Amino acid sequence: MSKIEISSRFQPEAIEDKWRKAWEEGKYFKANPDSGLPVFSIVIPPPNVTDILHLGHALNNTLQDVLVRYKRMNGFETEWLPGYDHAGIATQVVVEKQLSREGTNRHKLGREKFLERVWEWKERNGNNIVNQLKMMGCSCDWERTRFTMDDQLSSAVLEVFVHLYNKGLIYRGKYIVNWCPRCHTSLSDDELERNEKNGHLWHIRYKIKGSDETLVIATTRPETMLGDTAIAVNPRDDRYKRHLGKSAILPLMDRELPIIADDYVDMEFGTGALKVTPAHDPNDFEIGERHELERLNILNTDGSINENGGKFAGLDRYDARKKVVSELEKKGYLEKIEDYVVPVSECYRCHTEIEPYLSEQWFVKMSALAKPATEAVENGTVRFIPEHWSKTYLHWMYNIRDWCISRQLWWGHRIPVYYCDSCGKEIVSREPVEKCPGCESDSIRQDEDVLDTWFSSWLWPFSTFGWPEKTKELQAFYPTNSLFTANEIIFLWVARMVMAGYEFLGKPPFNHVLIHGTVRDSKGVKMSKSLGNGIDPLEIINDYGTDALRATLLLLTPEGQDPFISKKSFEIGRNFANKIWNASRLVMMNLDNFKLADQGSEPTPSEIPDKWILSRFAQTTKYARECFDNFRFNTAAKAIYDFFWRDFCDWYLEMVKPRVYTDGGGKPDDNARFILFYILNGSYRLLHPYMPIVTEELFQLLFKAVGNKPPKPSLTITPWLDVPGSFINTELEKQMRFIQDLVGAIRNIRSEMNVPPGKNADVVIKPSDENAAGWINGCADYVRLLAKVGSMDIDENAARPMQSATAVIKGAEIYVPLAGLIDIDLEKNRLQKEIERLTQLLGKSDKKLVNDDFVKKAPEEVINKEKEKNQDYRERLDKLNKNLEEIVGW
RNA sequence: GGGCGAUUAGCUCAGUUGGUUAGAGUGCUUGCUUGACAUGCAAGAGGUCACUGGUUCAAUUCCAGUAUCGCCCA
Repeated sequence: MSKIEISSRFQPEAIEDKWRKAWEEGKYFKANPDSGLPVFSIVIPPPNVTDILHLGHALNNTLQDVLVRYKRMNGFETEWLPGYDHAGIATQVVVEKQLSREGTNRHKLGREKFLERVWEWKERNGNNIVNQLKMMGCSCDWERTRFTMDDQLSSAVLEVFVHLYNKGLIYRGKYIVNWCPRCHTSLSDDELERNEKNGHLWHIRYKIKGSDETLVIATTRPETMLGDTAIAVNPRDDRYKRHLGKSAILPLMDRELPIIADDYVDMEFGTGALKVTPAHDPNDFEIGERHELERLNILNTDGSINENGGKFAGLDRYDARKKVVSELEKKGYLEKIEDYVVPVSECYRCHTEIEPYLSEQWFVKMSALAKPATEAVENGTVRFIPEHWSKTYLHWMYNIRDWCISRQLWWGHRIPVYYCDSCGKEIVSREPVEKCPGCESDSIRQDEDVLDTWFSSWLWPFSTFGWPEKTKELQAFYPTNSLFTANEIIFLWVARMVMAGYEFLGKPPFNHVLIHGTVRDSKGVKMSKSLGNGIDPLEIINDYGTDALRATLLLLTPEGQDPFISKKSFEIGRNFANKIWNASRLVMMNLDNFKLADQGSEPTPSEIPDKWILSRFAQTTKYARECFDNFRFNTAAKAIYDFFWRDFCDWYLEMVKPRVYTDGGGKPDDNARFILFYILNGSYRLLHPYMPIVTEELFQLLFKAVGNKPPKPSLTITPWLDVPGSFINTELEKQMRFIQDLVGAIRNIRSEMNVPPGKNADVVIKPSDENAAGWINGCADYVRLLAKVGSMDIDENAARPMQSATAVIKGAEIYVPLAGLIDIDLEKNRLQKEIERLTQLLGKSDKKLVNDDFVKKAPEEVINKEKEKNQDYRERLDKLNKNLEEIVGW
């Protein structure tokens, strides 16, 4: 209706905040468990409360948002539950660092005061990551944001612990854990950073008891010999068979060590003899279990040698190594020292080398829990996408080990086990215990440790909806539909959630697990904070816009592969957003006095380009739906991108321009204008899951331009268009492809023959049959327009004008007369090149058709197609050769 | 050592059940301020689909092996 001012560049910063706010205020993302609509629900993989948004989050959450928005726009009651976890170690370390700057530490503060500080920190920073997700345009149900330490989620954790304990699935035992001597806590395997370091292999001589023989053992950690309790060799190793059953004497300590046989020992490594230190190496621990060896702990919790280390007691582990080595050398026990690259594991927070350390820990027995979760994947109840990740999952499940759930931290869910100091009773309780139920004593103390953070996140798909209460949210939204995550946490998180789902609700927590790639930099290196090769999504949002960030990630992330991304990559998305903006601008600038008769109606195409673009549009919409329903977001993104840019902008808009320009005084074609409106209106909806902000803005502007109210206040809740399948016309699409080839051929001649861009070219077209002639005639005006043609002669019997450049395409010959302008050598080259290309194709085709087996065995359809191709190549070659011969006459 | 992937244009990647003139984006070359967009338009150059075998009338596509790279687990 009214003319709209619209800038010639898309400026995301001008509109992004407006829409983020409008969506939140409109509560469009709040799901109603009572609506009765079909439900689509997912839970966010909770980021750490200490996290700041990185590209991995950006990819993960964009993927979720794309599906969630698609579902929301297609009639589902859509719940996407956001939240974050308490990240035990990470958070504790952050606060400890703060304390250390203040010249204090948590021990001085005490547990209670320390936890107050952590909560303070959480109150100040807990919303950071959530706000960043909002920046990205995520359409989460913000009012249901959850935190693993919320009261309700904590009660779920207690419930689960008590349930498993009473079922006999939780036990306490000695175990080798990864111990950080600086943080004074155990670390799970995923909390380690594995590296390699230049070190040595020390060859140490052990005397055999009651003999003059010695046995040489190679080790990378000589100081641990203080805790040796055996020597092991491979039972098949002939070199050592005669020593089996004897004892060796531990140098420096003069302890007797049994010489035992164990399959674990690698005959190739070192000398083939292994010193066994059950208390300080996980493999040795297992050997110790098998042979009932003593576990001799030689370390204090700070990494120094304890009283079991004899005269080395009190030394730091590294000093002890030096001292041990020098003593060995002095006393002649050291055979040799080799250079050797040793694997080291560091604490991911403080980069202190971890120590395998024997301690009392709490465990969950996994085998029973694993059973239904294994079957769920085996029988397809839970499906991985791509499918091959189920192998990784199952491999782990088949070899599952018990889960060490205790952490020597203060921040987290404290283990609900109480000990009575009077009678020694162990009490497990949901409520705090003050009096021993056994002896009535009040000298009760709670276990000092807290639970692994994963012990709360494995409950995430249901604890967030109110479990163990039977809430209506739980009823409506559990099980969730899909889970989106990266492959690194298939064991740590995905598998455990499936187990918890079966154990506590009898149902798997989701049906589909979409595993997406890991974002890498342009060299293929995983992005990480410590390497500093990360890209800050907020910086991208700032420089290129939210839609550019999202669209680029989705266009560049192949399904199931890792995307390689540099900052420059985001130009793809920015340019696309600008293209959408400008195509819209062109249309809206030409909608003066256009009235929308009826919002719900479809256009009735009359002209060929109209029918064509609607056919393309219908195909694209249909294909996009198929892709979305099969998690093929990258494919869908590319299909929509191609439709919008190539079909709509490059071809349709160019063809339709003269019909809608009003400046020349002519009356605009309202049929064309309705089609433009219709395609934009539908395209915004197709694109909205990927680029929510720019499409929302344009959607609103478009309806304003025609003086109407949009069907819904926001595009976020506007359904996709059902483009009628009747628009699909493959025959017409073929016809248009022919016209596009024709235009391309003329443009090619113009360009190669240096016809000035502003000048119209005269063209003679010789269609090869009536059919082709009809098509060309039907589109003559468009060919003229697109290829900048002056006079155009379409004649099945046309003779080639003198001195014309030529092109031969399937269905037509094209002559562009260039008397006096033509460069004969150039033209010869052009023709020869094309002749060469077609000759090659024809050769290949001939070979096939001559082959008896092919003709006998290939399906008829394939043979016919080949024959047709062969015929076409042959005809075109004839024409090209004739044209080449004629040039000689000029 | 075990497992899982990858190898297609200079770069980043598509290529759905074997038959396409092997595509896109980006970079490069050339020409264009054409009344939406130079974040653009048009044209062009550029590939023995890692290598070796096998299955097949037909292999970038299926199978095996080799090489290189990556990830996970030990």
